[in-house]
Amino acid sequence: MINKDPIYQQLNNELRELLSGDQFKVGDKFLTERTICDRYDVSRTTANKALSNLVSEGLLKFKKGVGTFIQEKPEIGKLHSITSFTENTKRAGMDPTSEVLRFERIKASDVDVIANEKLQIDNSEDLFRIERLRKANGSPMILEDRFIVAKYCPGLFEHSLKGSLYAIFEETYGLNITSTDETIQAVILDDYQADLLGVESGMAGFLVSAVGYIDDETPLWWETTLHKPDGFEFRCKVKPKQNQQKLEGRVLFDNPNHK
Amino acid sequence: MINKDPIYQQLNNELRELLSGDQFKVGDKFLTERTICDRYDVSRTTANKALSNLVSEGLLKFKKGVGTFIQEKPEIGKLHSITSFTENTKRAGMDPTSEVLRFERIKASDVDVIANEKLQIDNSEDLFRIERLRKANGSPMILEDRFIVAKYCPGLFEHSLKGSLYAIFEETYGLNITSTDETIQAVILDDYQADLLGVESGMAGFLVSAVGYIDDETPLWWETTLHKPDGFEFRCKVKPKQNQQKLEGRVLFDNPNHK
DNA sequence: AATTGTAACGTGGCTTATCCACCATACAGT
DNA sequence: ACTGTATGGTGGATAAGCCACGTTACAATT
Repeated sequence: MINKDPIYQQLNNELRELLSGDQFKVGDKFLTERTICDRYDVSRTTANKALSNLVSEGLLKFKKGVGTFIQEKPEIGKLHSITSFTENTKRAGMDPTSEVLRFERIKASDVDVIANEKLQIDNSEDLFRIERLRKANGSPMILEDRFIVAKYCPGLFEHSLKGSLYAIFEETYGLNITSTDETIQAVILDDYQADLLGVESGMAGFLVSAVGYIDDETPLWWETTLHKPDGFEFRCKVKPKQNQQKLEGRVLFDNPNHK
Repeated sequence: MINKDPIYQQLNNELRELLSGDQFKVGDKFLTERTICDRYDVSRTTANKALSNLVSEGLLKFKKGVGTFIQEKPEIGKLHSITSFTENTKRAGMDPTSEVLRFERIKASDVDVIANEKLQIDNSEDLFRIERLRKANGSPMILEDRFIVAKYCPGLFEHSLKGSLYAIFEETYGLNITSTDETIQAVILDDYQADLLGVESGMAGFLVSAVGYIDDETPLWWETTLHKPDGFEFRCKVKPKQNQQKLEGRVLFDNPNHK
């Protein structure tokens, strides 16, 4: 199938993917305009245009007479503001595991009205419900609960859910995940939650609720993730003059900062 | 003084400012390449390059044969992920006020070591400390505490602090504010905080700590803002394929969502 | 008067060519 | 070993030309 996007936008995407791979790291010199001309068979003007787009996104920095340098690695495919639990835990030298507390097919009429609102469905729809407790070295860190519109992925029960749920959506069902919309709240854990996360009742943790969309506006899933108190924080860097924000939520393992 | 940035980057900035003003709204048709050529005396290639940068930032959308349309208004000058309390409160039809609890000049040796770490100063430095309680219609919503490195704005005591502190930094002292770096935590309010915010002890609220920088890497201020429980939330929209995130923290006045 | 078709114009897309200024490197001369 | 200069590689900017797409205006037909 012929891609109808302009060539420079296709080039943008290819360059972002190249950037996000293992071949380059921050500080490295990236491809030059002329190298891109040769490799992708485009004009210098088109190559420069694509590169300058990545410069304005804050990923690259032009140095005239020297080259193009990597300022920041893009995180293509990163669906949430929260860094992947699995990769973050491994990076901390710990073993990430998941305990599936619940995996069932239910009717929309059986769940909270808020889930149906978020998913824009009526009571007759079927949903999958998946509840998991995420652990690092056996210690509970995150309690997550997810409702997925069953009609978009009918055979989901046949999957083990060991790997990435999103990879299953995209690769097995061909779903085009386009965005997520998260709400972040500070809440007090109730007894059930505190018990599962192995903390005392009454502590404060982050509750992140999110809708995931396919094809721009169609809700596919609704999830809530509750983080262990003192086990999580958000960092946000804002550059007002470049209209740039970068938010990162990450699990904390040794509680370096106490208030 | 001559601006040494490339012409297309200066043009980027001017177009972002034009976009963020009152002249255009989302959905409107923006300037064409050829209009920009005429108005700013640049080549078509340079005009197209600048526009395509704003397209890749998600602000504009090109439609070949039709024109260039506004997809999103930039928020230039917005220093934090949090929407301005003053404008948010007014937008909700309420009256925003501030009670200054403390405004004093102190030695760095007299404050928590963490403030000195964040500000990268030693104990002999002078700081201004400003503590305020922000209210909507008289009801406390935010408790904020700020330390400012005195040497960059020596006469700060002479200002009323009724207006924007950041406007004073930039207009009166000529400081070049370049970024902020925030940490967001979920905390339990202590008795002092709960009392000031008019809630019971033991409730969960957001604690946002931030360093503000001038000239890229020099810390100017360190602040902590504690939000009234149930009186605040963050929303974040993520588009993984375009490497885009949009975070907005906002004060809630009528607690529409309860967990 | 309504409909249809076509030409013209305005829009962004892309290429080629040229020349520029900046920076790093290599080499020659001292 | 140091300095100066030439060269090559880098991004910056412009001009010109042509393309495809979409809209609009106008003429022809019914």
